[in-house]
Amino acid sequence: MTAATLESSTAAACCAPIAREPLGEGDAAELAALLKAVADPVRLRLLSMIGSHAGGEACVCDLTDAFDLTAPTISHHLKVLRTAELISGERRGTWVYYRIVPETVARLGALFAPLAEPAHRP
Amino acid sequence: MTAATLESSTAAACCAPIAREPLGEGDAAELAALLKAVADPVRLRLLSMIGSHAGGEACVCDLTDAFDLTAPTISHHLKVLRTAELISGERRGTWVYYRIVPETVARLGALFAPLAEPAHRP
DNA sequence: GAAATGGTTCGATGCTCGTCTAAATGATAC
DNA sequence: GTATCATTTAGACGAGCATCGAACCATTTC
Repeated sequence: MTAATLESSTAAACCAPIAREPLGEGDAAELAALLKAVADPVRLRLLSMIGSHAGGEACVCDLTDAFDLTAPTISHHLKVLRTAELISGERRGTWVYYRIVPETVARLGALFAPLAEPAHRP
Repeated sequence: MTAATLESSTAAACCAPIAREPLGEGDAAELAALLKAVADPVRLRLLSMIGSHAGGEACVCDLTDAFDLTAPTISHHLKVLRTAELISGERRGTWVYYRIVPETVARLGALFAPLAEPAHRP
């Protein structure tokens, strides 16, 4: 699935729009898990750093230096993001490089977009 | 500013505001607090119920009945959403009605939105 | 007023999560 | 093969959070 596919689906089928109809129990749990992965200052900054880094990928060594946290802690946060499929990591030689998964990030954006529209309901 | 904007995004394919530049420590903490308010299955369903309810507002009595939770718990979750300014409550007579605050929700949508509006960029 | 109904606040409890130190794994250089 | 740097895993501790029962405000009705 590409970013374009997701974009075209914001108004229609794919991802459950939060304002069209009440969220089911299962969908809510799944989305909450995804949101929980982003609902942390460190992980938010990590995501932003990786996404804004030149070339679209960032080395763990760069990320670790930017925080006042130990390497295991950063690794833990990266694992949470990876488990949520928000980022993907690849080892090339000594260092591991992380990259953003645009589809998952776009899914978050599409979640609240319908709600933001003023007067989407009569 | 619709499909053309997306087409213009290049190989990085990440045009979400969060990927424009690294998030500051203060902004990250503030956004994480906002996200944490939504990163819960119950609150997500509450938000969806309120947002999809006819007239744009929902009574607490309706919300409480939809869950297998006690009234204090629902009230707690509503308070979290209210503190985050995601919803606003108003008492009319016997019942309390909650309504969505579109500005705050829009902020969430804009964060990860694949179609970043030019006006929102700093 | 007094009673009844709708909502919120107050403590308490059990669980989850972020962080650390210590140890293990992976990869390169000598 | 051994030394060394980079990253992850394992285990443990403390803080925060979701949930509950009970007590507490607000509004209507008698």
